[in-house]
Amino acid sequence: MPTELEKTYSPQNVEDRIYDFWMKNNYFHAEIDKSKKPFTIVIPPPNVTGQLHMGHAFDETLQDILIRYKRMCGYSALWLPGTDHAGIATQIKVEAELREKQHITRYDLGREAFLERVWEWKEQYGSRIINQLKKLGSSCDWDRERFTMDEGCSKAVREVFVNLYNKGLIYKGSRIINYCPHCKTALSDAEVEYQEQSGFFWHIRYPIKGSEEYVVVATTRPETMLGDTAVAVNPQDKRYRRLVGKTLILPLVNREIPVIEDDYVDKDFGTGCVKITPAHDPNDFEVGKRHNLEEILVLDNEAKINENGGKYRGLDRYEARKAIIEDHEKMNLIEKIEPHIHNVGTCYRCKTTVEPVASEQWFVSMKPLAKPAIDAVKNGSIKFVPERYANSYLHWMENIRDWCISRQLWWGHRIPAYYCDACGETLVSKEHASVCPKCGAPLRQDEDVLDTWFSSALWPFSTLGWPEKTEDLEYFYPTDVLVTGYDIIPFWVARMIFSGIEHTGKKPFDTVLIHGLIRDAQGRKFSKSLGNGIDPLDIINDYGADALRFMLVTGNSPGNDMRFYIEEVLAARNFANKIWNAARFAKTYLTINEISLPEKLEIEDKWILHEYNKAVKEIRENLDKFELGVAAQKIYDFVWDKLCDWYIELIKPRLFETNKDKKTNLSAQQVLCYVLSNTMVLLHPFMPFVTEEIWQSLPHEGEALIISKYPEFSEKLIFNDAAA
RNA sequence: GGGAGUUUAGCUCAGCUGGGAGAGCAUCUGCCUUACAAGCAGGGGGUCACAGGUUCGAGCCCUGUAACUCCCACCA
Repeated sequence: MPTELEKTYSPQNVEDRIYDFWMKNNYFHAEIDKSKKPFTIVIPPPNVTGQLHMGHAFDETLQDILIRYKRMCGYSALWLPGTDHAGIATQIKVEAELREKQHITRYDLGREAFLERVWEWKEQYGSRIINQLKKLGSSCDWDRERFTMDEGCSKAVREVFVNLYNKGLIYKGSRIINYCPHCKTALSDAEVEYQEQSGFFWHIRYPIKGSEEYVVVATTRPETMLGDTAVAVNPQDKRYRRLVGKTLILPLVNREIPVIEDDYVDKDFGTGCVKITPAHDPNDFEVGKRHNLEEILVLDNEAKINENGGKYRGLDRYEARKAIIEDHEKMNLIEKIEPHIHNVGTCYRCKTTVEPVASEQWFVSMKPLAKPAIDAVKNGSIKFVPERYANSYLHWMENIRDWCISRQLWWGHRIPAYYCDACGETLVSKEHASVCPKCGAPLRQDEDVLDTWFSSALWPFSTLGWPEKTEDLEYFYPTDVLVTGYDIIPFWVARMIFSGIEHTGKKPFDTVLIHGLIRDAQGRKFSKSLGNGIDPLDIINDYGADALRFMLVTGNSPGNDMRFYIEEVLAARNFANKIWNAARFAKTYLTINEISLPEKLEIEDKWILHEYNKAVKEIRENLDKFELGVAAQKIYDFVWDKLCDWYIELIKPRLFETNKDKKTNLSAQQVLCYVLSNTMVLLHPFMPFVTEEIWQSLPHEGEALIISKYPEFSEKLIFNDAAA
């Protein structure tokens, strides 16, 4: 500890040393202590191969403030850290590296060798994000760090899968799923983002068999007509009643398809005649089921036309679209072409337009699981902060459809289903199985892996040891607060809630604290393609973690987006320096070496103590209701305005008088030291580094600020003006 | 087609069981005063989107309007 404080605060000289000090003394570790109440936060696990971005920095800062606050309030506060294997994201990265460095695909390596490569990658980069979290000052219990694919979490995944399967809540079936041709896998509905795109509405003539007549259907995706197996009209539509039951000749492939009637058709939209492609459209799929229509798949796994597409085979879906239109034009089968704006689903990872495709996949049956998860929020057992996000949660849950959980990837939890090709048996098992229990033939495990979010959904309890009945689980679960952005309520929050209730019988957390997004100075999202990213680590290097943290949490209210302004970082940096200099000033005049209050207080002493107590009250109240931004503002005002601009200025004459009246000099020292030291405690959750450094350099009781007691609001220290 | 959010000082944002209109940055004036120029003292700047309503009193509650943003939704 330097005895002389520098004139300006240099976080570079302090932060790593202080963090090491905390680590060495194990202050982040949460013990099971029955005499204390537990307070638990599980971290939203960042992608194991990812890098810290501003969104993480914000999310982690909020959690660290809460956990430090609660730790200082005497809770056994556990902040459980970990990382996510991030199925698609990670696999894509490794595949990209293979392509660039060795010009090979994962298929060239084979499954086993490829997975080895991903594990190597994970070992290489997995610690990066963890170290970056530490730079921020995150007081996670690193002894408990977890990974979604570690042994325990994987065991929990298999347990859940098998349990749900046995309850009939996981099933395998053929449905229309969203298929990403770039990632080459199925996606869940939540993983599809809709974008408005301008396209065309092609009106195409389908000739009626044995007639010169034709019907006109309108479509936005002409390439799918290769898979048409009917044309449907509305039963109420008088225009087309005479056509029902007639046979059409599907141009291009000369397939004979019937005209059917179905209520699904809106007679006022398009031409009132709808081409039915059961294998490539969710509605058509349902119509097909009702009318026993054949499902003809026309795209392969790269979204190229397959063998069912006749002469178009091998063409990319858009090339095929173009060719098909041209061919129809040649045959004079285009009635008209209208510009059309429609919503197109895209992959949330790679933004490729997804293709609806009929496919055999695994699903979680959502309706029975959603019910209790809806109730838990409706009856207030789980609270959203701010409350309005409960609405989006409820809306999503109430309209939920079955969750497609299988992914055609290699990196992830392999589906614990085994097939016997000899007798057709399907076995779903927690343990690896190699022999068919029925016929003894060798078993073949399902090739697919589970959606990444399947394991994330179990995170609050799998990380505490579930399905074992561990002491950790008993003590720390349910967790208290979950802190995350509004953008992953459907992906993650909703799934944790129903999973927690279903598998542990308890809600996974009491409160969901939702925050907004950090945007750039123009209000745009940070994104790689815009190149507008700001690396939080650069900010930390230049201005200190405390400044970054304070900036992120100031002037922000729960659930709202905020813009990142470097000017605000500077303001926060200046604030750290302000406190630093207040301490530096105090040290210059301090002759005492312990903390105590004098018996006789001057009026300004009473005033500052009163203000301090007011600040404690207000800050605690705001922290308790998750208004961290307001709490930060309150402490800023107290420190800068009340303590520095007024109190310190007021007591200068007393401090400077060394001879005449030692008593007022001494009492000023005592009060200043008392207030300053206690202010560090108040401020510590927000700016942990600078406060710890200052606290230790002043007279103090105890070994470290991080574990000192957060001040309670105390009546006896109220000094009102009348009394003074 | 539904739902939500936002609209307060030049900029970014706080504020709200209804009674003082605020902060940071920017700007202007004067200060290198022995903690801090990353600072100090002081100043200017706002019909709190618009129109109605409730109230003794409204940025805050109610009704409507407008603009921007986001989420959800299978209309081919």
